[in-house]
Amino acid sequence: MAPADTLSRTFAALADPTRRAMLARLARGPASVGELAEPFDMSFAAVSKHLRVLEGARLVTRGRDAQYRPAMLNARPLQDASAWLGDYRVFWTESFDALGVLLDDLTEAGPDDLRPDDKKET
Amino acid sequence: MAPADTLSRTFAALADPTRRAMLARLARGPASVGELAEPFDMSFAAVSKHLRVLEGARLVTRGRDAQYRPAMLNARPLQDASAWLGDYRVFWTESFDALGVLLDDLTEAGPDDLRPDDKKET
DNA sequence: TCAGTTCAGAACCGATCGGTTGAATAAAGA
DNA sequence: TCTTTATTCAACCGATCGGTTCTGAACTGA
Repeated sequence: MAPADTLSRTFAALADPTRRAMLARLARGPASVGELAEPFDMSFAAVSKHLRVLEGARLVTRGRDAQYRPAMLNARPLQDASAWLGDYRVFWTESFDALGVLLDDLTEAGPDDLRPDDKKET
Repeated sequence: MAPADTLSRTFAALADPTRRAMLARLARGPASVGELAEPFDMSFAAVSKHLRVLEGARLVTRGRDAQYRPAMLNARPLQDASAWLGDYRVFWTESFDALGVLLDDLTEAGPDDLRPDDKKET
């Protein structure tokens, strides 16, 4: 029912401010559902659902401590996401402006020029 | 209708393999919708919609060249996303294993121990 | 002017999402 | 055993998502 690839699930899990806040909380140490729910005007069940999304993305692992089911951060998927983004790092450093010039050229050129190969190195 | 914060929109836009593939294509230079659609078994309209999502996340900007509306990568939001992930970098380096030990402790401790402070430095 | 190409807009569809409520489960403690 | 606490499950809701098809607009070129 959720055949999405790992990276998609990671990004999808991060695409919600509530879940990001929960991760931020977990960065300070494990927490129970109640603790995680505390800052939010939201039912426990809703928090539990968010937690299950994070779990599905392997971003948190759960334990068991009496009635509590403490959640703990697992940053591995964040590393993978960061690595993916890293491939684009070059675009917000040197070549960024060069690429802008590229589009300017393009908007008054023909479609044959749509792929002008990388002239990044200048 | 889409009051989501910037980071959420960025991650949401990245949470789809089709859109990530489109960004990868755009990393090699601007492209028309037709060019972007070519690798996918999908209607132009669908690709156009994906493009609009990327546009909404400020990940691509559009130009105009005759009938063509070339799309071009804008990596700025990727930089912001990368910066957000960067805050967690520490969790997949030194302290990662220490944190694992932490949870082991926790699963047989009381909820009062749920926040055991960082013992990252071995 | 007319036809062809490229693209976007609108309406629609089933599936998923983020939330609710209310009942069920699991463990602790009296 | 019975109650309390912590959490999940199940059903439901409206909104959004990813895709379709059909229609129309923008632009080129004969």
